Amino acid sequence: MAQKVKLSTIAERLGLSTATVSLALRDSPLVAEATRERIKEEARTSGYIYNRRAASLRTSKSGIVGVCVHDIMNPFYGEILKAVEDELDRQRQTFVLCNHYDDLSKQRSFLDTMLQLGADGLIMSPAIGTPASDIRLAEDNDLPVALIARTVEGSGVASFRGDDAYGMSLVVRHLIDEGHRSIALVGGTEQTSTGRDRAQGYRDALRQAGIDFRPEWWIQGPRSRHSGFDAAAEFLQLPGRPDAVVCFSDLVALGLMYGLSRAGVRPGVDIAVCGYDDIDEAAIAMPPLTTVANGQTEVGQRAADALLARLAGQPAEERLELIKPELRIRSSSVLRGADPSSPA
Amino acid sequence: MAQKVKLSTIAERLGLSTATVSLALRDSPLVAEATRERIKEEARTSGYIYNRRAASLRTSKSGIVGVCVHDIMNPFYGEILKAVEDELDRQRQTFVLCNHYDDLSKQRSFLDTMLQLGADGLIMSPAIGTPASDIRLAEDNDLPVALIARTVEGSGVASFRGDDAYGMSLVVRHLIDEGHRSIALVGGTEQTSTGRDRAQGYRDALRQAGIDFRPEWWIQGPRSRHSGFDAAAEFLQLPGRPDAVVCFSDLVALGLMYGLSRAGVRPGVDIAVCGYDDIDEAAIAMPPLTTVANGQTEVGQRAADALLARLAGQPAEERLELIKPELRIRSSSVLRGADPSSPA
DNA sequence: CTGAAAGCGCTTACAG
DNA sequence: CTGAAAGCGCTTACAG
Repeated sequence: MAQKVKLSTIAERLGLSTATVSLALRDSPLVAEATRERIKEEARTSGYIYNRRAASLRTSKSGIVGVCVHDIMNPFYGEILKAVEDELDRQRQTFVLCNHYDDLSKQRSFLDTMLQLGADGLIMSPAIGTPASDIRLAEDNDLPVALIARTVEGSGVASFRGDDAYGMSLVVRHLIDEGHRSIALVGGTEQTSTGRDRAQGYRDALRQAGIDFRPEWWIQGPRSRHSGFDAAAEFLQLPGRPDAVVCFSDLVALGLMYGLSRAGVRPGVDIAVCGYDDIDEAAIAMPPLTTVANGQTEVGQRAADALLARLAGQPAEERLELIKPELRIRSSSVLRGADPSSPA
Repeated sequence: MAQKVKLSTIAERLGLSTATVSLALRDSPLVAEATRERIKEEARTSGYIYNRRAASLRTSKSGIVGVCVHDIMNPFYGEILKAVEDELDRQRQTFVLCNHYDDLSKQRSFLDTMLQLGADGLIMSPAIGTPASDIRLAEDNDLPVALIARTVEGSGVASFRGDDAYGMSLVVRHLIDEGHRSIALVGGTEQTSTGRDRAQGYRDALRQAGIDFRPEWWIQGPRSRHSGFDAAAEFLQLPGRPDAVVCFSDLVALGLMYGLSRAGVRPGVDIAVCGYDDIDEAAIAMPPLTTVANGQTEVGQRAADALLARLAGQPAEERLELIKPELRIRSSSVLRGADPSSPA
């Protein structure tokens, strides 16, 4: 590679000062049109590369937004991130992604990295057990945070997520309306706000229908397709086997349906199955999966907008924005004696 | 937020120079043990945050590696990235992710960002139509590149991917061994090296078995679960409908199986279906999917290792490393008259 | 409309 | 083992 071209190289070649060149490249009206053109032309032909680190050191704006979630491979987060990405792109912010896999130290080290790089903001779905102090550390160091999907009490920042308790109560009520009285819950955990809220909605709906909650009918843990698949065996051995099951997420439901089919139990025929999230795959699954649309896109957009507002100077405020979920009834929950492969 | 603590703050408080503090924090043996301890203690209690931009401006090392692929949501890339992430984590490199969605300008703008941030290296699965000059631009500006999954001729850098032509010929031969003579190919495109190579393997295997390649039996395009689902309708109307189908990827195959089931055609019973990639889901799918393990983890590891070697000073070299794929036979391709829901 | 100069927060020879 | 000083490549008042 040839000699590196910097602002001063251009300035020298054109007989100008670096100040003028700097202003021109950022389209300042302070610089005469003709001068600006000469400068831009020179920058283009010389292969000049703007050094953002230097600029950022001076301005303490980096143009970087960090995004940290449990696992990007999970379509639930994927759909949120797509929305976040679109919003941030529009503001020409670079976004840096990280999976924490619910490992606090991994999340913490990402947080440190963002602090060290002088990121402008952070969007995160906090790992299980995230202390409010971690979030305040960021805020105290001029790194505004917006939370998605999960909440951390005492963090002092805004959170955006679906109304999980309400959404889950919708599905369970739907199953009750379909005539089911013995309904299991597969997946989730007490350790996340999402898990707690969804379980709460499940309990609420049962209670309202005068059905007792049976703790052994909540198979805790599964949160992925694979663990949903594995849970099928456990489910099939449940005492007084339930004739309906609602899952913590679509991924768990899809895995569970694979597992049940493998064991010869046909979802949508022998047993009613519901998911949660309404990921893209739910509608085309076999059978098409009844689920709850949880507004991932809206969550992503609102979180990104809120963060951008913070970057623009809006003060921090602890609040929770719940996006209203919607029930999507498909054939997995509406039992027929018919051939499961017939059109829905 | 209180006064910002920097190196000089610590130096002042302790009556030392910034040079000593800087060395101590990076564990230089030049600094006396006792001094080093005092310095680290002060850094800890004062909430000092290391400014990587400043350091990077001085050293021109950023500790950042950029990773750019078509779409992280695709489990195929997910598995590669997981391996890359593990390798880079070990070297304490921060990695910055980007989806290009095969949009050249999006990829180019990411490349510019990496250049501006002074990234240390780049791992990419180039977007369709990526000119070799884009990659040389990076290389010419001290940004070493390693390519995964796809190749760009004339780029002058190393590429890592599965041996797609060979792998595809394995599955097709397997179908032929199972007695099939009319085998369709669903998905992929001539525009990527992956698409071309997999189609080539399909053609090769047919030819070797003395079967004519019928262009109308290659349904080009689909590369996602959803488009695989949509392709089912098209497939079912193919002239002289084939009794076996091999797909560009597992995702396409899984979507196609949903679509076929929806239409009452049972994969693994009425028709043989194969995928490619052996993603995690393939083994638990219903029916379990015959596919080709394409060594995603190995691709990711080798690419990351090669990049790290480049960072350590190894010169660039245009070469292609092909990872040997392996056939994984499951029940989707072995037809039985039996109930498809019986154990595999 | 343009320029001279200071400074962002580090690291790195170079001295001692 | 520790310090004084220069410099990485920008931007930003401040002058003119």
